[in-house]
Amino acid sequence: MATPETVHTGHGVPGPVQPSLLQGFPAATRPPGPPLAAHLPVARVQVETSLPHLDRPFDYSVPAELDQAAQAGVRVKVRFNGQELTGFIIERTTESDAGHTLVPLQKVISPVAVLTPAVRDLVNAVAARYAGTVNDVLRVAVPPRMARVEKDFLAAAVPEAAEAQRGTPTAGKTGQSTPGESGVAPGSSGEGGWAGYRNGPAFVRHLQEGGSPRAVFSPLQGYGQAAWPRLIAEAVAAVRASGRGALVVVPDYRDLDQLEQALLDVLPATDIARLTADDGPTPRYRSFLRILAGSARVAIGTRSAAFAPVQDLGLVVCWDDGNELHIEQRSPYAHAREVLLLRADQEGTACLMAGHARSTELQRLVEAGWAMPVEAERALVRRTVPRVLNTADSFEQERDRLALVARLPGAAWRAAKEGLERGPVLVQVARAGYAPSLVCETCREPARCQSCRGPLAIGGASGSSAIPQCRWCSTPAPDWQCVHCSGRKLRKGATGVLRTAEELGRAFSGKAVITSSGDQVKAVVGTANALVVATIGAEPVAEAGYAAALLLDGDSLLRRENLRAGEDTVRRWFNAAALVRPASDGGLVVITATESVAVGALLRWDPAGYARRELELRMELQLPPAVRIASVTGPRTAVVHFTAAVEHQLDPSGVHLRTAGPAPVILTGSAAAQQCDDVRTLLFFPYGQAGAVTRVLRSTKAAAAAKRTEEPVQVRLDGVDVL
DNA sequence: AGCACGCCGACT
DNA sequence: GTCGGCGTGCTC
Repeated sequence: MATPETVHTGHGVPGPVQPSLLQGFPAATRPPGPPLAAHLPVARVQVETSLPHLDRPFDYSVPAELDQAAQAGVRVKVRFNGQELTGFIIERTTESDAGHTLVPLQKVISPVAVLTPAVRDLVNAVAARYAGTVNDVLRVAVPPRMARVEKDFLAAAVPEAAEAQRGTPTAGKTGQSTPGESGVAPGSSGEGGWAGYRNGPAFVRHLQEGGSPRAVFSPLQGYGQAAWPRLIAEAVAAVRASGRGALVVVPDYRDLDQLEQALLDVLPATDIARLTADDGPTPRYRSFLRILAGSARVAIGTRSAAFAPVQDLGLVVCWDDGNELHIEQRSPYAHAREVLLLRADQEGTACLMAGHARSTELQRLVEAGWAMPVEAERALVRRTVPRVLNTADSFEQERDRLALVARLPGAAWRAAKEGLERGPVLVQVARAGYAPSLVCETCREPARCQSCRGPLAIGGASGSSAIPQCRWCSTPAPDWQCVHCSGRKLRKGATGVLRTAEELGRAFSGKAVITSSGDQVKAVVGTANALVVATIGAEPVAEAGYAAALLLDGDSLLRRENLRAGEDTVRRWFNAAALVRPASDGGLVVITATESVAVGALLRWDPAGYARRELELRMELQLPPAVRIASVTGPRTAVVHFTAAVEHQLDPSGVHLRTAGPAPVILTGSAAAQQCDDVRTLLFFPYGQAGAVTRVLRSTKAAAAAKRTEEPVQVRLDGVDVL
């Protein structure tokens, strides 16, 4: 129990201690310090600290003069163990269980209640799901305050200012416009693009009538009037027509721009708010306030927008959930899809998970009966998608993409040549850059650096006569010798997009070549008959669709050492193929990968079938997403102790973990150059036991952080990229 | 993390 | 007899 003196130091008020306490009066009868709020004198505050064992609310007393401003959800400054820290008021209560006199709130940073009850619950659920801290999730969920923006916003909302001062930004329904006002043409526009999709029109109608249906949706097209942004916009308009708000999360800003354009056709601009870190902190906070106040009711953005405080949320949408950009790069690495699923569950909203391909996670939702599949009828597929050809043959066995590019397989060559007469032709390639990696000329194994095992390459700028260098540690390798066959001659391996473009430009002389990759990504290309060479994921949208597409490097994508290699490759193929015109319009996709299940899925345009089969395989192997996993990474002894502690705590509850490891961590990319002795243990557990497991993981992490006897370990849930 | 309290060696 | 080493433990 704290002494009266320590409680007093918390005030930050210099001067003598109140005599009543020195005389030993019970603290409860005469609390020291300023007079307190008469009603709900206790504020539960989530203090912003990065320490896992302090990741819970702490109680503070509410001075009378802060009573009005100190509403639930506002940012405050508090004294915490001698330091002044910021935090959020979680709620106001009448009593505290702290067991001693409370320190008063220091000040209210802003009267705007930026953390709404719904978002607070969501943040708690996400933290629990990922065994992370509430504070880590809060940092992602609530954008940093921009004082200037806030001032302008409160000034602009003069009629509502009084209410904002009381912590309720608006009366709640200000932004709720009738369908007529919002520009939604009910009925007619509602089902336009969705016709031809099984369950599609019903889904949209259900939204319009105020229902909360849940769908896994596989739209066919990535360009034009029937493209996915239109269909999502129609769903959003439908839910707006029911008076509710909507939230759409997309992987990157190019998707966001397309979506925004489509939404502007069905809703007034004032109803839409863009929430993305790319736009900068100021516009981001302005959009956030518009959503918070309810003056905009449709939030669109990248992953962190999943936490947007949309008023009366009726629909959450996630586009292309397989894209790894949906994974937050800060602890606890939450996936936007999972955040939205938790949210749909907690707020009882409708849910639309859409993508040209289907992830195994979404397949699981379909098979569990949680969501309804919305897929194109075969007739619509036939008249919408391009023809797909596979040219897997002896060319691939040469193991050299250069050979493929310089002497394209007959079918691919003809497709490109003929397509270029009718429009742009997309060439999808694997890697960016103009630094061709090197392989041994005799055995074709990649040439590796003798000091760090990194890949050797010839620097792009210095020309072909340059000495090969390691791409990770820059060690020159003038006397390279192959460790596999002792060969001494190098040759160029898989090449970058610029080189491919150059080769193709030569092959199709006279045609323009456009490249899109890395930091030179193009969002759209026109209708000109040009070759468009793009790295995977950087494919521009062609205004009137591509006449043809060549999907190269398929085999190297499929061969990646990753559980998701197949699923991810298929997703990228479908995303590219969806940009191509219908077969009836001459649209043709040529894929140069050896025959496999993945290629078959594209040939038959059957993303659902592929997901079904892939999930079945994961179930047999008991791998995610058939089960859930946690990875524990760090120094060997710390990992071993941590895992043992977790198993020990779970034992009484009858939860049995399947574990794998500890195994050394294999780092990729530039990080691999540095020394790393970390190991990783994987824990596998069924969904039904996930609550117990994450609870124990969290408490074990907190206990370890409090004790500080061991080096810290990183705990990560469902980080499927580690497999 | 900080910053307290707490129990054993070199100093006035 | 006091100052201070940093070993546990708590933070409303």
